[in-house]
Amino acid sequence: MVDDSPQVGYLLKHAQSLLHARMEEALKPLQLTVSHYSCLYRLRVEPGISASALARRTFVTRQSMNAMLQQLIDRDLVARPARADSGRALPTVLTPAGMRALDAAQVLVEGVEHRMLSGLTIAETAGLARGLVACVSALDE
Amino acid sequence: MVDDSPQVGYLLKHAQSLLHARMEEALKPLQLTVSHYSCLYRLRVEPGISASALARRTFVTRQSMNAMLQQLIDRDLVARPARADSGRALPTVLTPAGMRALDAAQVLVEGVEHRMLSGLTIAETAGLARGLVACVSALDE
DNA sequence: TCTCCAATGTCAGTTTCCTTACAAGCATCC
DNA sequence: GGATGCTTGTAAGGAAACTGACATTGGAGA
Repeated sequence: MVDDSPQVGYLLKHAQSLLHARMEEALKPLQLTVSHYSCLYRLRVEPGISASALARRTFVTRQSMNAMLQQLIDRDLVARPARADSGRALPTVLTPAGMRALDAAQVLVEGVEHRMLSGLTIAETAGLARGLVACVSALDE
Repeated sequence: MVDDSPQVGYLLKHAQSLLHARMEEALKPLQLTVSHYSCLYRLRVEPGISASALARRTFVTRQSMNAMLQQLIDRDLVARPARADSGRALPTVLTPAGMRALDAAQVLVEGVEHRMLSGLTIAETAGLARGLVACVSALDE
């Protein structure tokens, strides 16, 4: 009774690995990595978020996120005040150039996602999403 | 119409990230990483496989795989001949100690997978697997 | 009020993985 | 037979991530 469910974990890894690779290829013309895109995307959903919170949403450490933010700041895609008005968190936001870059990136990424889901019906896609949510909830403790 | 399907990619990443973290925690007592486990697991499925092929199955480069194999060889969990009988590929196999370590690891990993799928019915789990297979096929070009 | 605690930003060091590159072996095609 | 191409193994260098540690800041509780 060794081979039971371990396939789902492997499938998860396989799908995620391929998705990441395809996104990386798609974003290459924009000089953006998948991590960069995730960062920009999240900054539009939650403008003014702290780097630490942004790191949690993107599944990296705050150290890695700060290094990545520094790159994006150098490229004028993201802005962050030098000092906080209150507390220690520095609210981070997209610059106009960052919004434009994100818009361009989003088109490419949605193309990849659409391709990934092209073999599934609307109902099956919804079922896949629900299944993944259930996995996340169960593992999130 | 910006927010459409990008959630599935994010969910995929979220689930995979949590699964990886939980597996890492579970395997820590055995002094094994998830990469180590994937390697051992695959070696039991395909004994005598080459390091390059093993790398492809595990979604890393062959350089990374060779580095990891060296660790496992040093710990006597894996064995590989110094020279190939034919061709250049060196057939890699599990040692008895490697099989025992894999057996112990498998119990822990299956516990994590079971937990991940605990909120889903048998039918829903099968549907999730089918959905992931469709994603892999569509992205595999 | 004072103390403790959690969260944030940051620095330093290490690990892991990838990219680039090259040599070796086998198969295929001319 | 000889050239070409594909796969494999290996080495060197760099990029990106993590872990551990510390100071700062605001809030919670005694």
